[in-house]
Amino acid sequence: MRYSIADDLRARIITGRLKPDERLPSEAKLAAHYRVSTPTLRNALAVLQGEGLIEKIHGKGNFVRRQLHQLTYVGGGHMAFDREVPRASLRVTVRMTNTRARGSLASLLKVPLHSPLSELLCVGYEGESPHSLMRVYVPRDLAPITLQAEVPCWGSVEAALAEARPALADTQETVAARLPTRSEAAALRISTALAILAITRVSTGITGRVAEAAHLVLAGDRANALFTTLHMTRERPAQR
Amino acid sequence: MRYSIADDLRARIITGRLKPDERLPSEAKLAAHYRVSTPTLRNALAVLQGEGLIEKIHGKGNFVRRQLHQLTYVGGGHMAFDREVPRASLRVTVRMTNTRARGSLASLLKVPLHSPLSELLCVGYEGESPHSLMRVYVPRDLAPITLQAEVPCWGSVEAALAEARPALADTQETVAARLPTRSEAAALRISTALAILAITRVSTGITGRVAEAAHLVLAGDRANALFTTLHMTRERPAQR
DNA sequence: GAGTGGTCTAGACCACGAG
DNA sequence: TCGTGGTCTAGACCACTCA
Repeated sequence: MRYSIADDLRARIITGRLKPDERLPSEAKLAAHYRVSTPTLRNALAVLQGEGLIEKIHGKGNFVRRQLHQLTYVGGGHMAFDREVPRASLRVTVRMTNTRARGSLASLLKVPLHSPLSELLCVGYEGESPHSLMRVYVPRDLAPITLQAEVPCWGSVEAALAEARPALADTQETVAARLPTRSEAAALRISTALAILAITRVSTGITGRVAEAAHLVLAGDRANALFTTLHMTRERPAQR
Repeated sequence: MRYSIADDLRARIITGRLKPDERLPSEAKLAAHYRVSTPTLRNALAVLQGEGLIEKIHGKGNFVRRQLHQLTYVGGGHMAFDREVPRASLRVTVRMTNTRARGSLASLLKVPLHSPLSELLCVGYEGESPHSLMRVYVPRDLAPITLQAEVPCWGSVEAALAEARPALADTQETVAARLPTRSEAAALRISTALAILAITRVSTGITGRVAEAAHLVLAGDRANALFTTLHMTRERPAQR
């Protein structure tokens, strides 16, 4: 039952009979329309919410989610949009704090516990909707970074980081799929039932010292990651 | 309420008071114990199911999921286990069929629609539990592959493919996080609420022709993917 | 205060698994 | 057949939004 109702509503959304940002009828009315109880109808909406098709706003209603542009994270540390997106609608907020290496962070960065770090908390936006979270950690002695509180795009953040730190030799990225924590879901304004792409990135400088570690969180319905591996057929360097 | 019950049960599982493969008390008994209704208790169990901590088996009960070994997919096309896993417990079933390029597959492989392909459907197991699905597509004229129905590990599949096809120049991998389809969840024996890592891999041969495309699906709670990017500081080749 | 979604209750009925 | 989980009902009560 729940799935057939979800199927019907999904078809209405995909064919455009329900338009982006449009409010669905109230749950009580939808339940009456489909002749089911409210919990059953809510289960159907939960399916669509998990697919990222609708957004529930407490006290206001259920809304068709505007289909946003796909975001592609490119291995090595770049953020890109698939299609042409108005540059003006893109922005990134950056907040820098000083902190100290705790637990897993210390081992990622290969620094002693409690050594001083700079933490950059970055949130990427397209228009008003956040699409990505990034927390960057840099040993404080390596890079005296200063960044404005808001920059036009990810390129600015990447450039500022690249200038401040030593040249990089390689970057290792671990990619995982999971459900968001409650705070991640709130920050990205997505449902807790929507999968996210979690990327842990560790970059090593040419000196062999870890220059930077970063945690990225991307909403699964609008982001993917792209990695390119070159196969050296002639002389194979120690790639791992 | 649902979350506090989930927290309590989670603590019991993590601390080992509930052991792997152990059956939980019936939902009715748990509901009575926590003094909540059965739907509320079931919501709590759904939280744990989404975390991959329990497995529900209709007609039998709820079981603590055995914590299985972490699987790491290494960019470029290798499957690896983090820790030492008994080789004997690993196996891969392979089924080959002949098919034709349809829709997106044709554009991935850059072949005309309906051109003949070989399809390999591979399922990786650790013991009795499946951990990964892979569908590999190869233009039929490029690689007359023959594989047994069951091989000991992923290395055998990789080796057989590597022998049959021309040498590779590069591999592009697109990684996405999403919820599994019903059939993927059934094949991996995971909950439909557990995120999966979906990887689309396209390998180009040294001739410039696409040699292989593959779709991989890995359970989010036990798999991640690792990619390494080398930064060429001296002379930067056209890496993309 | 009216209308919306968020959560929970108590219980019915069905489907599956094992003896 | 019995005990299990799977799904749905009808309705209560609370929290949030907005006029």
